[in-house]
Amino acid sequence: MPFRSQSPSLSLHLALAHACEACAVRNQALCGSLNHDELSLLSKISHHRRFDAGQVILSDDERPDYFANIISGVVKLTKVLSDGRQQIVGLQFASDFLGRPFRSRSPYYAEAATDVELCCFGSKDFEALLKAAPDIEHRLFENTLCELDAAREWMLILGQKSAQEKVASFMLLLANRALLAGCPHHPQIVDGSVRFELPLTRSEIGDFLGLTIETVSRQMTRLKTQGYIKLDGLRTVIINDLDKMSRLAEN
Amino acid sequence: MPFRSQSPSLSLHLALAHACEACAVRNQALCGSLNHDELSLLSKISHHRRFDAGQVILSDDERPDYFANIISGVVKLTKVLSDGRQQIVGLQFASDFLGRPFRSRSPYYAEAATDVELCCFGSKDFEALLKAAPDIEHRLFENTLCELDAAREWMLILGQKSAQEKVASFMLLLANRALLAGCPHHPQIVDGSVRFELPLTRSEIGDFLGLTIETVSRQMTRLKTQGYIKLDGLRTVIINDLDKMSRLAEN
DNA sequence: CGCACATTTGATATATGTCAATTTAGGTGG
DNA sequence: CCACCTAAATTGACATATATCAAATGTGCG
Repeated sequence: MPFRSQSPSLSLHLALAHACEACAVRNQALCGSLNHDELSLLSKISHHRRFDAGQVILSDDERPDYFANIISGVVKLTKVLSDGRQQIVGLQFASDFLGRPFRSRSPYYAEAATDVELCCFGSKDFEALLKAAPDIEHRLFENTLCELDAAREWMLILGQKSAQEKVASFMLLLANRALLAGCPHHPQIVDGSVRFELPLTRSEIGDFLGLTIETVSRQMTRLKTQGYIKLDGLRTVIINDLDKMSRLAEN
Repeated sequence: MPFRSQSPSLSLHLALAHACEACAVRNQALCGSLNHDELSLLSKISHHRRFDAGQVILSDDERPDYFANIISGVVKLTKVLSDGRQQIVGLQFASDFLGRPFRSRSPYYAEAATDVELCCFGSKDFEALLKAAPDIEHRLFENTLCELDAAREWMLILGQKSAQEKVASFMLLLANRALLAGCPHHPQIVDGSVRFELPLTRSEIGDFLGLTIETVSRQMTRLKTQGYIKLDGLRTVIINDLDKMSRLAEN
């Protein structure tokens, strides 16, 4: 059982009646549709938690006792076969929702890919909240529909694309995330080039794309050689030309 | 633009105030949570449609003007790449819901895999219904969560499993469907063996599994040779031992 | 019964996996 | 601040599962 440190700001958080109102991800997250009173309620039932990279947040064999919004960091959802093969079936970023409502066991693992900060709600409180604020359930529903679209998009990538196209598609996924997350007033596209961090190791990228670590590595050097990307250290990627990259990925 | 024949029972259907109450798939479908009055409302806004195998039901480039429940038949959801590669991202059966709420364009094609009968609702009527009957939205939400689970399960299969495991997994998927659809009072498992129809051609199975038609065919003869299945004609499969098959598929 | 199409089977090519050895990155302690 | 140390990533040689191309067979419909 991993140790789960409380956020240092927890007491402050509870002291402020409406701390949720100041939350960094509020306008994108579930609670974005709530009014002042509802936020007050939410502040009371939520608390922050931190997880270090690599820690398991939800296990597929235990009944989860909380739901959460991601405040910062990246969470990977994984499924494993009995012989150890594993597939990343979703990547969740800041403001995304975590947990499987209406089911006693999670159908997958959730694991911190980077250091992660969560805003957690106890299962019971959260279910009560869903009833009290139908807006939230609706928002969660729209959310889920988008995740379903994303999962199906990924099925296309897993089933039909070549290794190079897969890696290119993955880079574009992260580039889009970085652009969405970035402040719109500070353009991050300069001459069609974007810079971002890889939240996953090569091995994890392989687990996401249905490839081995070696194939991922080879495709990355190929993308570099062919002038599609530049690397700055192991984790920082610059896509030189988004359009060219998109064409390569068959998007 | 394919011709869409109206169900011959349409006029009868509308004449009966509560035809939905007698619907064959009602207790499993969306409308299962509705009361007498709500069903009456539903009967008024729904109508049946038939599609022959191969016809496109929803296109990813046009705004869909209706949602539907499947009364009978199998519908495949597909995504295509510009060069023609295509991936089946979902299979929908009797009682399943069809359509993508809250989005003006469908992110995929829906195509009749077999002859199909639908119970359709105009978009506007349906959206109004969602507001009038929150139960329906909730039910649709639970539905969507299950589809998301299924999509992620399929990502595991696409990304990690061998060709043989993929084909075996597909057979098990259909076997489970057949068992669920069948009357529980007439056991369809005899000595652990199940019989069912393939709703897809070999080529479509390939599009589902991320394999070529030849590989699908070879794996099927291999399953036959190894005693996992028997074939009766091209479309009827008998799984000899469900447990053994499950172990092969790594389920 | 014969035709058209789907499926199977065969021979070969190739992308990706596997196994093994190096290299590199980046954190740690002196 | 530098040198070491470990884990991660890269590179290389080779193996193999699946794709590709081509031909033969089978199925079910008219």
